Amino acid sequence: MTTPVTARDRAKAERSDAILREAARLFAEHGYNGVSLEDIGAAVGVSGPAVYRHFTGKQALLGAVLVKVSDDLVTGGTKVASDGATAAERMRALVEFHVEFALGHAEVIRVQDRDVAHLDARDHAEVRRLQRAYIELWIATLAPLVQADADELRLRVQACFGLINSTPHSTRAAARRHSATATVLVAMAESALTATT
Amino acid sequence: MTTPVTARDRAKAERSDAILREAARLFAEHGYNGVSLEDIGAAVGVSGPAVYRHFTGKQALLGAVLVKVSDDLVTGGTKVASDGATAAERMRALVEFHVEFALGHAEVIRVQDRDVAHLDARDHAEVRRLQRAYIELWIATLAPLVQADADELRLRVQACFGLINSTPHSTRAAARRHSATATVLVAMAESALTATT
DNA sequence: TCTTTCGGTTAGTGTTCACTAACCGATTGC
DNA sequence: GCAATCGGTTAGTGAACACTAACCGAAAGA
Repeated sequence: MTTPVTARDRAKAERSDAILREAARLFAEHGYNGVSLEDIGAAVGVSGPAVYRHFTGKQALLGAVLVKVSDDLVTGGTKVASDGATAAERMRALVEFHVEFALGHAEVIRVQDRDVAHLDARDHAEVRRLQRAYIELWIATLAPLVQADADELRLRVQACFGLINSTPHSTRAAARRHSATATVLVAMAESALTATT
Repeated sequence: MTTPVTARDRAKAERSDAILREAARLFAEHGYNGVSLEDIGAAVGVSGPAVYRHFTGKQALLGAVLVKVSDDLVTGGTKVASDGATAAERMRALVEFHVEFALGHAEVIRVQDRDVAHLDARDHAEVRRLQRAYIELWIATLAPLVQADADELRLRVQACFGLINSTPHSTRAAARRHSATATVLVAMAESALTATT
Protein backbone atom coordinates (compact mmCIF):
# COMPACT_ATOMS: atom_id res chain seq x y z
CA MET A 1 0.00 0.00 0.00
CA THR A 2 1.54 3.26 -1.12
CA THR A 3 1.30 6.40 1.00
CA PRO A 4 1.55 9.39 -1.32
CA VAL A 5 1.95 12.15 1.27
CA THR A 6 1.56 15.42 -0.56
CA ALA A 7 1.86 18.91 0.87
CA ARG A 8 -1.90 19.09 0.69
CA ASP A 9 -2.24 15.96 2.83
CA ARG A 10 0.04 17.39 5.48
CA ALA A 11 -1.77 20.70 5.51
CA LYS A 12 -5.10 18.90 5.81
CA ALA A 13 -3.91 16.77 8.71
CA GLU A 14 -2.65 19.83 10.55
CA ARG A 15 -5.89 21.67 9.93
CA SER A 16 -7.94 18.72 11.15
CA ASP A 17 -5.85 18.44 14.30
CA ALA A 18 -6.19 22.15 14.95
CA ILE A 19 -9.94 21.95 14.50
CA LEU A 20 -10.20 19.07 16.95
CA ARG A 21 -8.02 20.86 19.48
CA GLU A 22 -9.93 24.11 19.30
CA ALA A 23 -13.28 22.33 19.30
CA ALA A 24 -12.31 20.55 22.52
CA ARG A 25 -11.20 23.83 24.06
CA LEU A 26 -14.36 25.65 23.07
CA PHE A 27 -16.64 22.79 24.12
CA ALA A 28 -14.90 22.78 27.50
CA GLU A 29 -15.32 26.50 27.91
CA HIS A 30 -18.86 27.05 26.68
CA GLY A 31 -20.44 23.60 26.43
CA TYR A 32 -21.44 21.77 23.28
CA ASN A 33 -24.52 23.85 22.63
CA GLY A 34 -22.74 27.08 23.48
CA VAL A 35 -20.35 26.77 20.57
CA SER A 36 -21.23 27.34 16.92
CA LEU A 37 -19.41 25.89 13.92
CA GLU A 38 -18.61 29.48 13.02
CA ASP A 39 -16.80 29.82 16.37
CA ILE A 40 -14.78 26.67 15.78
CA GLY A 41 -13.83 27.71 12.27
CA ALA A 42 -12.85 31.17 13.46
CA ALA A 43 -10.63 29.66 16.18
CA VAL A 44 -8.45 28.00 13.54
CA GLY A 45 -8.53 30.86 11.05
CA VAL A 46 -11.13 29.58 8.63
CA SER A 47 -14.74 30.51 8.73
CA GLY A 48 -17.84 28.47 9.20
CA PRO A 49 -18.62 25.72 6.75
CA ALA A 50 -14.95 24.99 5.97
CA VAL A 51 -15.12 22.60 8.92
CA TYR A 52 -17.32 20.31 6.80
CA ARG A 53 -14.29 19.61 4.58
CA HIS A 54 -12.76 17.81 7.58
CA PHE A 55 -15.65 16.46 9.64
CA THR A 56 -19.18 15.45 8.73
CA GLY A 57 -20.73 17.78 11.29
CA LYS A 58 -20.72 19.19 14.79
CA GLN A 59 -21.70 15.93 16.47
CA ALA A 60 -18.86 14.15 14.68
CA LEU A 61 -16.40 16.63 16.20
CA LEU A 62 -17.69 15.91 19.67
CA GLY A 63 -17.56 12.20 18.92
CA ALA A 64 -13.95 12.36 17.78
CA VAL A 65 -12.94 14.27 20.90
CA LEU A 66 -14.70 11.99 23.36
CA VAL A 67 -13.91 8.66 21.73
CA LYS A 68 -10.26 9.63 21.65
CA VAL A 69 -10.10 10.59 25.32
CA SER A 70 -11.93 7.44 26.39
CA ASP A 71 -9.65 5.32 24.27
CA ASP A 72 -6.53 7.05 25.60
CA LEU A 73 -7.68 6.33 29.15
CA VAL A 74 -8.32 2.64 28.51
CA THR A 75 -5.10 2.15 26.53
CA GLY A 76 -2.91 4.10 28.94
CA GLY A 77 -4.54 2.64 32.02
CA THR A 78 -4.19 -0.92 30.79
CA LYS A 79 -0.56 -0.28 30.01
CA VAL A 80 0.45 1.17 33.38
CA ALA A 81 -1.62 -1.35 35.32
CA SER A 82 0.22 -4.24 33.68
CA ASP A 83 3.57 -3.05 35.01
CA GLY A 84 3.13 -3.34 38.77
CA ALA A 85 4.09 -6.51 40.59
CA THR A 86 1.65 -6.17 43.50
CA ALA A 87 -1.96 -5.05 43.53
CA ALA A 88 -0.98 -1.98 45.53
CA GLU A 89 1.63 -1.03 42.95
CA ARG A 90 -0.84 -1.42 40.11
CA MET A 91 -3.40 0.66 41.97
CA ARG A 92 -0.87 3.41 42.60
CA ALA A 93 0.17 3.35 38.95
CA LEU A 94 -3.45 3.74 37.86
CA VAL A 95 -4.02 6.61 40.25
CA GLU A 96 -0.87 8.41 39.16
CA PHE A 97 -1.73 7.86 35.51
CA HIS A 98 -5.21 9.24 35.92
CA VAL A 99 -4.03 12.24 37.92
CA GLU A 100 -1.46 13.09 35.27
CA PHE A 101 -4.08 12.65 32.57
CA ALA A 102 -6.63 14.85 34.31
CA LEU A 103 -4.09 17.61 34.97
CA GLY A 104 -2.74 17.44 31.42
CA HIS A 105 -6.09 17.18 29.65
CA ALA A 106 -8.37 19.16 31.92
CA GLU A 107 -10.40 20.46 29.01
CA VAL A 108 -11.32 17.11 27.51
CA ILE A 109 -12.13 15.72 30.95
CA ARG A 110 -14.53 18.58 31.44
CA VAL A 111 -16.21 17.94 28.09
CA GLN A 112 -16.43 14.24 28.82
CA ASP A 113 -18.46 14.51 31.98
CA ARG A 114 -20.59 17.38 30.78
CA ASP A 115 -21.49 16.82 27.14
CA VAL A 116 -21.47 13.05 26.74
CA ALA A 117 -25.24 13.22 26.35
CA HIS A 118 -24.93 15.17 23.10
CA LEU A 119 -23.20 12.33 21.27
CA ASP A 120 -25.06 10.49 18.55
CA ALA A 121 -26.11 6.92 19.30
CA ARG A 122 -23.08 5.29 17.67
CA ASP A 123 -20.42 7.38 19.44
CA HIS A 124 -22.37 7.27 22.68
CA ALA A 125 -22.32 3.48 22.68
CA GLU A 126 -18.61 3.44 21.90
CA VAL A 127 -17.75 5.91 24.64
CA ARG A 128 -19.83 4.02 27.17
CA ARG A 129 -18.15 0.78 26.17
CA LEU A 130 -14.71 2.29 26.72
CA GLN A 131 -15.70 3.95 29.96
CA ARG A 132 -17.08 0.65 31.20
CA ALA A 133 -13.82 -1.08 30.30
CA TYR A 134 -11.82 1.59 32.12
CA ILE A 135 -13.87 1.41 35.29
CA GLU A 136 -13.77 -2.40 35.24
CA LEU A 137 -9.99 -2.15 35.06
CA TRP A 138 -9.99 0.00 38.19
CA ILE A 139 -12.45 -2.27 39.98
CA ALA A 140 -10.36 -5.35 39.19
CA THR A 141 -7.27 -3.58 40.47
CA LEU A 142 -8.95 -2.33 43.63
CA ALA A 143 -10.70 -5.61 44.50
CA PRO A 144 -7.69 -7.31 46.14
CA LEU A 145 -7.09 -4.25 48.31
CA VAL A 146 -10.56 -3.64 49.72
CA GLN A 147 -13.04 -6.16 50.97
CA ALA A 148 -16.33 -4.95 49.57
CA ASP A 149 -19.02 -6.10 47.17
CA ALA A 150 -19.01 -5.13 43.51
CA ASP A 151 -21.41 -2.23 44.02
CA GLU A 152 -19.26 -0.64 46.68
CA LEU A 153 -16.10 -1.09 44.64
CA ARG A 154 -17.80 0.67 41.75
CA LEU A 155 -18.98 3.46 44.01
CA ARG A 156 -15.48 3.91 45.40
CA VAL A 157 -13.91 4.03 41.95
CA GLN A 158 -16.44 6.51 40.65
CA ALA A 159 -16.04 8.73 43.69
CA CYS A 160 -12.29 8.59 43.14
CA PHE A 161 -12.77 9.72 39.53
CA GLY A 162 -14.83 12.60 40.86
CA LEU A 163 -12.04 13.51 43.25
CA ILE A 164 -9.33 13.48 40.61
CA ASN A 165 -11.46 15.04 37.89
CA SER A 166 -12.36 17.94 40.16
CA THR A 167 -9.30 19.92 39.11
CA PRO A 168 -10.70 20.93 35.73
CA HIS A 169 -13.52 22.62 37.62
CA SER A 170 -11.35 24.59 39.99
CA THR A 171 -9.48 27.29 38.14
CA ARG A 172 -7.60 28.42 41.19
CA ALA A 173 -6.23 25.04 42.17
CA ALA A 174 -5.29 24.37 38.57
CA ALA A 175 -2.96 27.37 38.71
CA ARG A 176 -0.89 25.67 41.41
CA ARG A 177 2.34 23.97 40.54
CA HIS A 178 1.46 20.87 38.57
CA SER A 179 3.61 18.43 40.55
CA ALA A 180 2.49 19.69 43.95
CA THR A 181 -1.14 19.34 42.89
CA ALA A 182 -0.48 15.86 41.56
CA THR A 183 1.15 14.76 44.81
CA VAL A 184 -1.80 15.87 46.91
CA LEU A 185 -4.38 14.34 44.58
CA VAL A 186 -2.58 11.00 44.47
CA ALA A 187 -2.41 10.87 48.26
CA MET A 188 -6.08 11.78 48.60
CA ALA A 189 -7.19 9.29 45.95
CA GLU A 190 -5.26 6.36 47.42
CA SER A 191 -6.45 7.18 50.90
CA ALA A 192 -10.06 7.47 49.79
CA LEU A 193 -10.03 4.27 47.74
CA THR A 194 -8.97 2.16 50.70
CA ALA A 195 -10.70 4.07 53.50
CA THR A 196 -12.41 1.84 56.04
CA THR A 197 -16.00 2.48 57.01
CA MET B 1 -48.93 43.84 56.95
CA THR B 2 -51.98 41.91 55.78
CA THR B 3 -51.61 38.64 53.88
CA PRO B 4 -54.75 38.09 51.84
CA VAL B 5 -54.10 34.51 50.73
CA THR B 6 -56.63 33.71 48.09
CA ALA B 7 -57.13 30.43 46.26
CA ARG B 8 -55.43 32.03 43.32
CA ASP B 9 -52.37 32.85 45.40
CA ARG B 10 -52.06 29.29 46.58
CA ALA B 11 -52.49 27.91 43.08
CA LYS B 12 -49.87 30.31 41.79
CA ALA B 13 -47.36 29.36 44.48
CA GLU B 14 -47.85 25.68 43.72
CA ARG B 15 -47.48 26.29 40.01
CA SER B 16 -44.32 28.29 40.54
CA ASP B 17 -42.82 25.59 42.74
CA ALA B 18 -43.69 22.93 40.22
CA ILE B 19 -42.08 24.95 37.44
CA LEU B 20 -38.88 25.37 39.45
CA ARG B 21 -38.78 21.69 40.32
CA GLU B 22 -39.33 20.52 36.77
CA ALA B 23 -36.92 23.09 35.39
CA ALA B 24 -34.20 21.80 37.72
CA ARG B 25 -34.95 18.23 36.68
CA LEU B 26 -34.89 19.03 32.98
CA PHE B 27 -31.77 21.19 33.24
CA ALA B 28 -30.06 18.32 35.05
CA GLU B 29 -31.09 15.82 32.42
CA HIS B 30 -30.49 17.77 29.22
CA GLY B 31 -28.46 20.81 30.17
CA TYR B 32 -29.61 24.43 30.16
CA ASN B 33 -29.44 24.82 26.39
CA GLY B 34 -31.00 21.43 25.81
CA VAL B 35 -34.30 22.43 27.39
CA SER B 36 -36.88 24.75 25.85
CA LEU B 37 -39.46 26.79 27.71
CA GLU B 38 -42.04 24.70 25.90
CA ASP B 39 -40.52 21.60 27.53
CA ILE B 40 -40.66 23.17 30.97
CA GLY B 41 -44.24 24.28 30.52
CA ALA B 42 -45.26 20.87 29.22
CA ALA B 43 -43.68 19.20 32.26
CA VAL B 44 -46.08 21.01 34.58
CA GLY B 45 -49.12 20.74 32.33
CA VAL B 46 -49.15 24.23 30.85
CA SER B 47 -47.68 25.10 27.54
CA GLY B 48 -44.91 27.46 26.58
CA PRO B 49 -45.28 31.11 27.37
CA ALA B 50 -47.36 30.52 30.49
CA VAL B 51 -44.04 30.26 32.33
CA TYR B 52 -43.62 34.02 31.81
CA ARG B 53 -46.53 34.58 34.22
CA HIS B 54 -44.25 33.21 36.97
CA PHE B 55 -40.68 34.01 35.94
CA THR B 56 -39.20 36.74 33.79
CA GLY B 57 -37.42 34.29 31.51
CA LYS B 58 -35.37 31.17 31.12
CA GLN B 59 -32.23 32.61 32.72
CA ALA B 60 -34.26 33.70 35.74
CA LEU B 61 -35.36 30.10 36.22
CA LEU B 62 -31.77 28.90 36.21
CA GLY B 63 -30.85 31.70 38.58
CA ALA B 64 -33.59 30.80 41.04
CA VAL B 65 -32.50 27.14 41.03
CA LEU B 66 -28.81 27.82 41.52
CA VAL B 67 -29.02 30.67 44.01
CA LYS B 68 -31.31 28.51 46.14
CA VAL B 69 -28.98 25.52 46.16
CA SER B 70 -25.94 27.66 46.93
CA ASP B 71 -27.78 29.40 49.71
CA ASP B 72 -29.03 26.11 51.15
CA LEU B 73 -25.47 24.82 51.26
CA VAL B 74 -24.10 27.87 53.04
CA THR B 75 -26.98 28.07 55.50
CA GLY B 76 -27.05 24.35 56.28
CA GLY B 77 -23.28 24.06 56.39
CA THR B 78 -22.89 26.97 58.76
CA LYS B 79 -25.56 25.50 60.99
CA VAL B 80 -24.11 22.00 61.29
CA ALA B 81 -20.53 23.28 61.62
CA SER B 82 -21.46 25.40 64.63
CA ASP B 83 -22.63 22.35 66.59
CA GLY B 84 -19.41 20.36 66.95
CA ALA B 85 -17.18 20.84 69.98
CA THR B 86 -13.92 19.80 68.32
CA ALA B 87 -12.56 20.58 64.88
CA ALA B 88 -12.82 16.93 63.93
CA GLU B 89 -16.47 16.84 64.94
CA ARG B 90 -17.23 19.95 62.93
CA MET B 91 -15.46 18.50 59.92
CA ARG B 92 -17.40 15.28 60.16
CA ALA B 93 -20.64 17.20 60.50
CA LEU B 94 -19.84 19.17 57.34
CA VAL B 95 -18.96 16.03 55.41
CA GLU B 96 -22.11 14.24 56.50
CA PHE B 97 -24.21 17.28 55.70
CA HIS B 98 -22.76 17.59 52.22
CA VAL B 99 -23.12 13.87 51.50
CA GLU B 100 -26.75 13.94 52.54
CA PHE B 101 -27.33 17.03 50.45
CA ALA B 102 -25.65 15.57 47.36
CA LEU B 103 -27.58 12.31 47.62
CA GLY B 104 -30.85 14.10 48.25
CA HIS B 105 -30.43 16.81 45.63
CA ALA B 106 -28.43 15.07 42.95
CA GLU B 107 -30.16 16.92 40.16
CA VAL B 108 -29.45 20.44 41.39
CA ILE B 109 -25.85 19.50 42.15
CA ARG B 110 -25.48 18.38 38.59
CA VAL B 111 -26.93 21.62 37.24
CA GLN B 112 -24.73 23.65 39.54
CA ASP B 113 -21.41 22.37 38.28
CA ARG B 114 -22.48 22.16 34.67
CA ASP B 115 -24.59 25.21 33.84
CA VAL B 116 -23.34 27.90 36.19
CA ALA B 117 -21.82 29.65 33.17
CA HIS B 118 -25.28 30.31 31.71
CA LEU B 119 -26.33 32.56 34.57
CA ASP B 120 -26.72 36.25 33.96
CA ALA B 121 -24.12 38.54 35.54
CA ARG B 122 -26.15 39.31 38.64
CA ASP B 123 -27.00 35.73 39.59
CA HIS B 124 -23.53 34.58 38.61
CA ALA B 125 -21.96 36.99 41.07
CA GLU B 126 -24.38 35.93 43.81
CA VAL B 127 -23.76 32.22 43.27
CA ARG B 128 -20.00 32.74 43.24
CA ARG B 129 -20.21 34.75 46.43
CA LEU B 130 -22.14 31.97 48.17
CA GLN B 131 -19.87 29.26 46.82
CA ARG B 132 -16.86 31.18 48.05
CA ALA B 133 -18.41 31.48 51.50
CA TYR B 134 -19.15 27.75 51.56
CA ILE B 135 -15.66 26.72 50.56
CA GLU B 136 -14.14 29.15 53.05
CA LEU B 137 -16.25 27.52 55.74
CA TRP B 138 -14.78 24.15 54.79
CA ILE B 139 -11.23 25.50 54.64
CA ALA B 140 -11.56 27.10 58.06
CA THR B 141 -12.87 23.85 59.47
CA LEU B 142 -10.17 21.74 57.86
CA ALA B 143 -7.27 24.04 58.73
CA PRO B 144 -6.77 22.82 62.33
CA LEU B 145 -6.73 19.21 61.15
CA VAL B 146 -4.19 19.39 58.32
CA GLN B 147 -0.94 21.28 58.22
CA ALA B 148 -0.88 22.77 54.75
CA ASP B 149 -0.89 26.19 53.12
CA ALA B 150 -4.09 27.88 52.02
CA ASP B 151 -3.73 26.70 48.39
CA GLU B 152 -3.46 23.08 49.40
CA LEU B 153 -6.38 23.32 51.80
CA ARG B 154 -8.47 24.76 48.99
CA LEU B 155 -7.36 22.02 46.62
CA ARG B 156 -8.23 19.35 49.19
CA VAL B 157 -11.67 20.80 49.81
CA GLN B 158 -12.45 21.09 46.13
CA ALA B 159 -11.28 17.55 45.46
CA CYS B 160 -13.50 16.43 48.31
CA PHE B 161 -16.46 18.19 46.71
CA GLY B 162 -15.65 16.33 43.50
CA LEU B 163 -15.62 13.06 45.38
CA ILE B 164 -18.96 13.62 47.08
CA ASN B 165 -20.60 15.25 44.08
CA SER B 166 -19.67 12.33 41.86
CA THR B 167 -22.82 10.42 42.78
CA PRO B 168 -25.13 12.48 40.60
CA HIS B 169 -23.00 11.40 37.65
CA SER B 170 -23.10 7.70 38.39
CA THR B 171 -26.59 6.36 37.82
CA ARG B 172 -25.69 2.87 38.95
CA ALA B 173 -24.22 3.86 42.28
CA ALA B 174 -27.16 6.17 42.91
CA ALA B 175 -29.44 3.15 42.77
CA ARG B 176 -27.71 1.68 45.81
CA ARG B 177 -29.23 1.96 49.20
CA HIS B 178 -28.98 5.58 50.26
CA SER B 179 -27.52 4.98 53.72
CA ALA B 180 -24.90 2.48 52.55
CA THR B 181 -23.75 4.91 49.88
CA ALA B 182 -23.61 7.73 52.39
CA THR B 183 -21.50 5.69 54.80
CA VAL B 184 -18.91 4.87 52.16
CA LEU B 185 -18.77 8.43 50.84
CA VAL B 186 -18.32 9.91 54.32
CA ALA B 187 -15.47 7.52 55.07
CA MET B 188 -13.79 8.26 51.75
CA ALA B 189 -14.18 12.01 52.12
CA GLU B 190 -12.80 12.16 55.65
CA SER B 191 -9.91 9.91 54.73
CA ALA B 192 -9.07 11.97 51.64
CA LEU B 193 -9.30 15.33 53.41
CA THR B 194 -6.68 14.34 55.99
CA ALA B 195 -4.51 12.08 53.85
CA THR B 196 -0.78 12.62 54.34
CA THR B 197 1.45 13.11 51.34
C1' DT C 1 -72.96 43.31 39.77
C1' DC C 2 -69.38 44.71 37.37
C1' DT C 3 -64.79 46.19 36.70
C1' DT C 4 -60.03 44.78 37.40
C1' DT C 5 -56.63 41.52 37.75
C1' DC C 6 -54.49 37.45 36.45
C1' DG C 7 -53.05 33.14 34.70
C1' DG C 8 -53.74 30.93 30.85
C1' DT C 9 -54.16 30.51 25.52
C1' DT C 10 -52.65 30.76 20.33
C1' DA C 11 -50.27 33.24 16.83
C1' DG C 12 -46.52 35.59 15.47
C1' DT C 13 -41.38 37.61 15.32
C1' DG C 14 -36.71 37.94 15.10
C1' DT C 15 -32.51 35.57 15.80
C1' DT C 16 -29.35 31.99 16.01
C1' DC C 17 -27.36 28.21 13.82
C1' DA C 18 -26.40 23.62 11.58
C1' DC C 19 -26.06 22.47 7.29
C1' DT C 20 -26.37 22.92 1.87
C1' DA C 21 -25.49 25.06 -2.71
C1' DA C 22 -22.75 27.03 -5.91
C1' DC C 23 -18.68 28.72 -7.07
C1' DC C 24 -13.35 29.53 -7.18
C1' DG C 25 -8.42 29.11 -7.30
C1' DA C 26 -4.52 26.31 -6.25
C1' DT C 27 -2.37 21.68 -5.98
C1' DT C 28 -2.07 17.07 -8.06
C1' DG C 29 -1.22 13.58 -11.24
C1' DC C 30 -1.31 12.01 -15.91
C1' DG D 1 -0.52 21.47 -20.16
C1' DC D 2 -4.74 20.21 -18.49
C1' DA D 3 -8.58 17.94 -16.42
C1' DA D 4 -9.82 16.37 -11.81
C1' DT D 5 -9.69 16.99 -7.04
C1' DC D 6 -9.80 19.51 -3.02
C1' DG D 7 -10.05 22.90 0.52
C1' DG D 8 -11.67 27.08 0.85
C1' DT D 9 -15.31 30.95 0.05
C1' DT D 10 -20.11 33.47 0.34
C1' DA D 11 -25.02 33.12 0.08
C1' DG D 12 -28.83 30.91 1.25
C1' DT D 13 -32.42 27.61 3.85
C1' DG D 14 -35.02 25.64 7.15
C1' DA D 15 -35.71 24.57 11.82
C1' DA D 16 -35.57 25.58 16.75
C1' DC D 17 -36.62 28.68 20.13
C1' DA D 18 -36.78 32.74 23.49
C1' DC D 19 -39.76 36.01 23.87
C1' DT D 20 -43.95 39.27 22.58
C1' DA D 21 -48.78 40.41 21.23
C1' DA D 22 -53.40 39.97 21.58
C1' DC D 23 -57.03 37.86 23.39
C1' DC D 24 -60.09 35.15 26.88
C1' DG D 25 -62.52 33.43 30.88
C1' DA D 26 -62.64 32.99 35.64
C1' DA D 27 -61.57 34.62 40.34
C1' DA D 28 -61.21 38.95 43.38
C1' DG D 29 -62.76 42.78 45.33
C1' DA D 30 -65.42 47.17 45.52
